[in-house]
Amino acid sequence: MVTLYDVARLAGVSTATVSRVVHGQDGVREGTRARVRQAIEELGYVPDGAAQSLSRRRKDVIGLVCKEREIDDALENAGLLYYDQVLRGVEERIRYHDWSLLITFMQSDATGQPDVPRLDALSGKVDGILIGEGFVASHYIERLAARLPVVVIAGIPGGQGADVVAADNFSGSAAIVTHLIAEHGARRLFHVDGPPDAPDAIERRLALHYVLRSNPQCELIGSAHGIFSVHSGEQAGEELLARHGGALPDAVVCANDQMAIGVLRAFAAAGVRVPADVALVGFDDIYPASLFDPPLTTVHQPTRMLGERACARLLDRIADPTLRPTVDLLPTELVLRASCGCPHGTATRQAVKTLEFSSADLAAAAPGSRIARQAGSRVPARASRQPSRKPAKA
Amino acid sequence: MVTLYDVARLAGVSTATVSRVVHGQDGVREGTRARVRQAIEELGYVPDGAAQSLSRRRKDVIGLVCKEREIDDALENAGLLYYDQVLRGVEERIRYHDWSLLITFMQSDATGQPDVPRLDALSGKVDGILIGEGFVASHYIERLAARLPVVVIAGIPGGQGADVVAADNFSGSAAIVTHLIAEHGARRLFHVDGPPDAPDAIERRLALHYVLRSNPQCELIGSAHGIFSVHSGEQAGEELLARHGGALPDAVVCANDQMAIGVLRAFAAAGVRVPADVALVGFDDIYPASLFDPPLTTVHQPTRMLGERACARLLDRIADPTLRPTVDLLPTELVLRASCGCPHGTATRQAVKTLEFSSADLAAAAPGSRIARQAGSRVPARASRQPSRKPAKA
DNA sequence: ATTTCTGGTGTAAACGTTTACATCACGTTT
DNA sequence: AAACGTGATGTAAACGTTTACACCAGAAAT
Repeated sequence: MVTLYDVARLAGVSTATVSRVVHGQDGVREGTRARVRQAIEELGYVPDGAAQSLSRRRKDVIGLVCKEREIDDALENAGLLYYDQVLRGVEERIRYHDWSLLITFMQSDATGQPDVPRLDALSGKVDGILIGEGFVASHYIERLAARLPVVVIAGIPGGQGADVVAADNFSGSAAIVTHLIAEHGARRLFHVDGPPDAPDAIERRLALHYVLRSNPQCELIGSAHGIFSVHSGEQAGEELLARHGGALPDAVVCANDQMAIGVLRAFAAAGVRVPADVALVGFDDIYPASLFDPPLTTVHQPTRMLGERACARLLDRIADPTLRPTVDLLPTELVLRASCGCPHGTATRQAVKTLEFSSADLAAAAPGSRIARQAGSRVPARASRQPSRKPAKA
Repeated sequence: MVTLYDVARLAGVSTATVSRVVHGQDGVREGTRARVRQAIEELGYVPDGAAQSLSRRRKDVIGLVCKEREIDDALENAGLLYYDQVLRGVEERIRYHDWSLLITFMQSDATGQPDVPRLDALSGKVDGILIGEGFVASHYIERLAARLPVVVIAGIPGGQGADVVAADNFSGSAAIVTHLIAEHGARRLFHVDGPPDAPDAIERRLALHYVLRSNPQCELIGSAHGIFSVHSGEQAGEELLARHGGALPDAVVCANDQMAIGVLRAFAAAGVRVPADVALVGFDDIYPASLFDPPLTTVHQPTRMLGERACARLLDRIADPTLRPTVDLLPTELVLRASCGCPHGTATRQAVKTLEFSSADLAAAAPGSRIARQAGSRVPARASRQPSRKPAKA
């Protein structure tokens, strides 16, 4: 390994001078600089990152912890694009700052018990951590957050130590349900819900109920819980047909696109036409949503932006550790395709305005729920972009 | 920051003892061990990765350099899944070994001029590098390879310093063309080729010609070059219709799935039916290939395996730097769906056998081509799995 | 009672940078 | 001529680990 000493010896200077040249600092005579450059080139010297980190007390690396999926079905795998997009958002930010990104995939464990040794090891190699929601128990996130800045992506505004950047599921869900009611005259709704305590499912569910509450002329004729998979959506669709086949609902609201696609399959098998017989909407705007027949009306998640914002926030926290953790809700978009009854071939996107509402509203919508308890900490998506100052670089 | 010294002080022992406890080495009395554990827990101590790396002369990190894509069209983005899959393969290997993965995205620059400072910085932070093909000029890869182990994914067996792990494009392409000829009686073919000098396009093109050469009853009635995008495929399809609309070919062979989808669109617009009027095949088996009407017959790339193998090889090279660089060609799979004329709804997969052939064959197929020149270095995919020994862990 | 072993523990020197501070040569000012 | 900048360079002490080696107490062998 070629070290600073080797370069210094060859150029006939001290290591301090070599270091100065490497970092383009001035106060080195032109001739000396040239000699050092020459030596560096000749030896192919590259500074050792570990030694730099140790000396600078800064690693210039952030960690990203993603959830590992096991499912091998192609459609389920479309969900891969989620972290993939987040990743690109993160990387975009990071590159601009000359930092690096350390990636770790973690088993999604139902108990929320993470692989503690691996997380610990990660935390020793980075200056801050970005972590996806839903597979690391929050008390462990707290433990991490006590040691270094942590930003939870798509998380619940839960603990005290970590920042949260999430999509505004509530407003998005409210918007799509409102669209069905206001634009397509839906009155009788069926809900294909997600798992009872999945954070995303909770927010979307609450919004549905919130909108129904404000529209007394409407009625929820039934609901089924799925697990966000196509198959579970298909089952939900069959269940719906068995129970309400005689009098179909006006619209079926699904907690995500995969389940909506499952419902679509069940309907197709039973000869039920979408949207002629019943309207159908999903959530997330996964890539293939636009490819089905009919193309799926859904709510677009700002995945890439999620990554960007989370990363920007993390870098800010690292630069100034005294910053208090915040919650940042990013706006979603309503993507109107044909499955809701909008004209075919005219996909349009509408920005979703963030709903402001009181703790009382939320408590009424879902008394005792986690989100109601946290309504106080809920902050509107900030249009204001906080100037993410470039950390002073050596 | 909590250091080893803090723990040692609190536990009333030396740093050496703490280190021993941290790494579970024996030769520490049970009582002492307990005291140290207690102190670690109390202080929330986590070893500093930078200091460990420096001391051990090993970072336990490998770098992955991916090509950054700019295109925002959803379908083009399906290609994202490519690196995404590779990434998961890599991560799977790495996790097992307790290493970490440092990711970097690089602009795809036509000139192949990489962001040298960023690559250099990366090389100082890792023990080895995995790099995607096609956006870093090979002489620069050589420069990296002189410093540390480098494995090129999907690369050309080019330089002397770096290992190569790639899909066996040649055999895959030969297999799909042979399928069209042998199973569906195709005689008159049209080729929608990729960019003239893209490595993948070259291999696939050579295989097409190789097969035609062995089937004199067949004829290439024309070809068009695209740039691997849907749009360019659409143009190629229109061109085909303009020139050969009166006497359609039996089959259209596309250099990738995106272009095949473009051709499909052009055909649909002109009322040409696939596969009734003409057979159509792609390459890569991108995720949405199965969703089109008709579902696309194509060649599956072992993307995840590519990542796994590349990573395994890199770890081996790191463990034993005296190893000579190798070329590893992974087998592809033929995915028969309906677009080639196979019965609808019965997607089948067939392993593609690696073709063995001589330099003379290749030279004949494409005299003077890069691949012909390198035929000598072409090695068959090894069924033998080299025992990727777990590096001795402290 | 000495010697020899052995297991437990401590000491201190790396590892390759960065950087505050010291030094020095050489002009400028008085 | 002495004192004083000033700009270029060197010195050496961190940074937080790991680990070869030294040391020491007590048990076992003589």
